[in-house]
Amino acid sequence: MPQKPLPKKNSRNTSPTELRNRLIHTYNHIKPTIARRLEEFDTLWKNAGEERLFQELAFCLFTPQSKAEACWDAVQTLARKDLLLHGTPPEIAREIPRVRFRNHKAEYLTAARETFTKNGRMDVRGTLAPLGTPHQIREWLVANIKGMGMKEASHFLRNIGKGQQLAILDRHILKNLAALGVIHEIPGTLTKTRYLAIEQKLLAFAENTGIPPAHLDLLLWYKETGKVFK
DNA sequence: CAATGCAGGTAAACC
DNA sequence: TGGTTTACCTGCATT
Repeated sequence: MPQKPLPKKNSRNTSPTELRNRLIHTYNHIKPTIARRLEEFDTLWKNAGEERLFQELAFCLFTPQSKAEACWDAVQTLARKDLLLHGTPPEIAREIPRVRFRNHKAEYLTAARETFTKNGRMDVRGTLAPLGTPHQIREWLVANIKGMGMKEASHFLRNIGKGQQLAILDRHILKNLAALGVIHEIPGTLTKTRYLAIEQKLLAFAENTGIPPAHLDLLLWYKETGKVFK
């Protein structure tokens, strides 16, 4: 009789409490790495040049349904060829072969570039800073940057050091939140109303585990991929 | 090697 | 009118 393989460690019958304990345990040893990564994000808003900030925006526009590493490589390629700030949509699309929906995304990118250009120069800080709190900036991004929904706007803000109290709700995070009992089920469609409601639950979970929201995101991604990336 | 499933979502059209 | 459905489009792992 062939033996059935033993259930893997994070199978669906592991209790939320047990998963939570394991998560906290993992956090204990990965925390310094996460903290260092988040400090790099914070440094961007304080010190980075405008094109560097815009790179993060481009990255977040590319990410949906695509691999993060491939998207970051794509952004670097565009920057190197000076297409990030000056390329046309077809020129951009040609250079980012591993980015899904690249024709649309190339259009989104050039439109965003226009929106952030003031007096002929890129001005991400000058555009975002007067908008208020990160929550208010996020509202503005969702309303004004085509291609940015709640998830990617939050992701962008986190990556430039302004996402301390924002949740980045993608399918992996939602899956983990469900397994941890933070939410009862993964919503079929993530409307803005639901996004904000789940974000509140994530913030409460962060509060009572002592894992800051921004740490929690990188921690869950580390759990999924074994890496601390973006 | 061909078929299949699924990717760190969002905009636009539709009720 | 806030929620639901569909198009966008392709790399890559699995079978």
